[in-house]
Amino acid sequence: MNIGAVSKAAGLPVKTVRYYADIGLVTPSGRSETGYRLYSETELNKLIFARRSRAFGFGIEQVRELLSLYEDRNRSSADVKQIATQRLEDIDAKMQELRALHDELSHLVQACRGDDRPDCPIISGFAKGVGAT
Amino acid sequence: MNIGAVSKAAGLPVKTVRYYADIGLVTPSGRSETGYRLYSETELNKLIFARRSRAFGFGIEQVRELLSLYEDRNRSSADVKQIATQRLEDIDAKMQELRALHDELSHLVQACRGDDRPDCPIISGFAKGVGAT
DNA sequence: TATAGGGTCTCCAGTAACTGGAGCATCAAC
DNA sequence: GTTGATGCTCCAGTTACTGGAGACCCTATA
Repeated sequence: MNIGAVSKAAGLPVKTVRYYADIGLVTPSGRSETGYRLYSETELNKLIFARRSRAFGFGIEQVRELLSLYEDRNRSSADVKQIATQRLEDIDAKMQELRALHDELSHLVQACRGDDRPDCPIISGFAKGVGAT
Repeated sequence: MNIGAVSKAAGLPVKTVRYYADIGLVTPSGRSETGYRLYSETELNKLIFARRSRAFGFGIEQVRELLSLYEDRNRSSADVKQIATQRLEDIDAKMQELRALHDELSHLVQACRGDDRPDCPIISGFAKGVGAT
């Protein structure tokens, strides 16, 4: 698989895949004789994982840590479990926020009558209390 | 409410709130005599909404559009409904991705025995097929 | 075999959305 | 009436890409 194919399969721009190779986040399994980056299934999976994690606000370094969890055979599994569990909590919090956003927007959609009368309501503010103390 | 309070309540750094004021995304309702930005409940809600939307990958300009939906009394409600519905679909897609990420990670957590034996599995790759064709 | 097109390479500059810091004003508390 | 936290502006730096130039490579068709 060269870069175009893996980029398509992972849902990431070619530029980004190249960038991830540059910073050593997901390095190609090899190079062709002519210098083309070559990717295998494993790297594809890492790229997909990276795309998802990035999409939800995890930074590159966090993604790097997460990916390393799958790799570092010297790390104790208690350690892995701890970090992954922590991130799972982050994800659960994000789920809630996403649901709140969904509700906010569907409230708007429902309140709109869908005709030409501009009677859509002002931002609801029922969202309070999630963002901070 | 001045910037510190609203920033805390919205869950955004002061710097970001100021930045949003600069680019006209969420402008303070006024200024104190001494030049302090002043925010009301409405702006607070917009900031919360903006934080959430940004956190899920909507760009500043999309957030601006979304916020304007609540504001532009001249826009037809059919129009509002259409845009908001579109974004709701984006959000549903994000939900799925988030769930996939959650599953991937909890698969890792479960497979880890939580002791000192490093027997955590390699990245699973059951994730295929969501990211792209 | 020539050539046209699309994909890939490196390198470098630019962008989006913040973020940090300097230098100075203001405010609340003691 | 000074001190510590908070605010202001302005400007430079950062993160994570993104676009473009110029050159190489690969497949297909003429």
